[in-house]
Amino acid sequence: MENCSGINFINKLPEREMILNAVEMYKIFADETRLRILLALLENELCVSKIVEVAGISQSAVSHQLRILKQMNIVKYRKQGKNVFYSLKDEHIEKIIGMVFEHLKEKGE
Amino acid sequence: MENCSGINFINKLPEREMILNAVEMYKIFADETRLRILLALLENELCVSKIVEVAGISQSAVSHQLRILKQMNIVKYRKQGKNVFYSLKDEHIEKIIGMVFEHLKEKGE
DNA sequence: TTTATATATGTATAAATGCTCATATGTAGG
DNA sequence: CCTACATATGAGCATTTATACATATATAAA
Repeated sequence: MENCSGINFINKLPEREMILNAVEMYKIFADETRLRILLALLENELCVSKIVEVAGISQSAVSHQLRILKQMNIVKYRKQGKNVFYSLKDEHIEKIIGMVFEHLKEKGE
Repeated sequence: MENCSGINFINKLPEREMILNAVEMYKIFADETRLRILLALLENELCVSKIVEVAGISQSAVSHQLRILKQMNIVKYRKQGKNVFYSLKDEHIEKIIGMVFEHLKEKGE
């Protein structure tokens, strides 16, 4: 390549590890089921069976996704009798979610 | 399920279509190559060969990803001689990207 | 202790996704 | 017109991922 621009500097990107962390973060939201779960948890703590209703998929699938969200440190849980209640672990999550929805609204879709 | 919480209302989620749009949006950023491309485009318009340098993958792979970004209305391009220059189509993108990086910084990682 | 309910987990499967390789298209220069 | 360079595209392949099904675990109640 003969250098397509007169300018010959390339912006330093963030460190690779940081980029990979960000990618992991976006991946969390990049799935309908997980996003539905997180949106539902935005306001209330919910037990698994409620989440199943909201997500509209099998209990098994929900549990699998909840595990992922636990591993990613996105949700926390507390047990109470036979139930397990999940809630968001971090208020930043709300902001990140909100951001994209704002964007979509402003685009008028 | 016998109703795990006393509260019996479930938050209305956004409409399904809106959720799906958001998922599509997050998917765009949920890939290292695409995110690197977008980060590189944050400040400069760049031609494909420059993007190849930054992204660190084959020209073919970059072109494929650029096509996706075009289809998703994230980037625009202009041709100039043999080169094609790509740039971000929308300043909201920057905000959405910035958001996650802020989050990661604040978590002290 | 037996049974029912809530949740978790292992496994297999199907679909989506991103890459490479080969090749096509387009443009400029000789 | 022919060649070289920049970019785009099609096909095939390998990996990832989300789900369902079956089953395990845990807790409560009978």
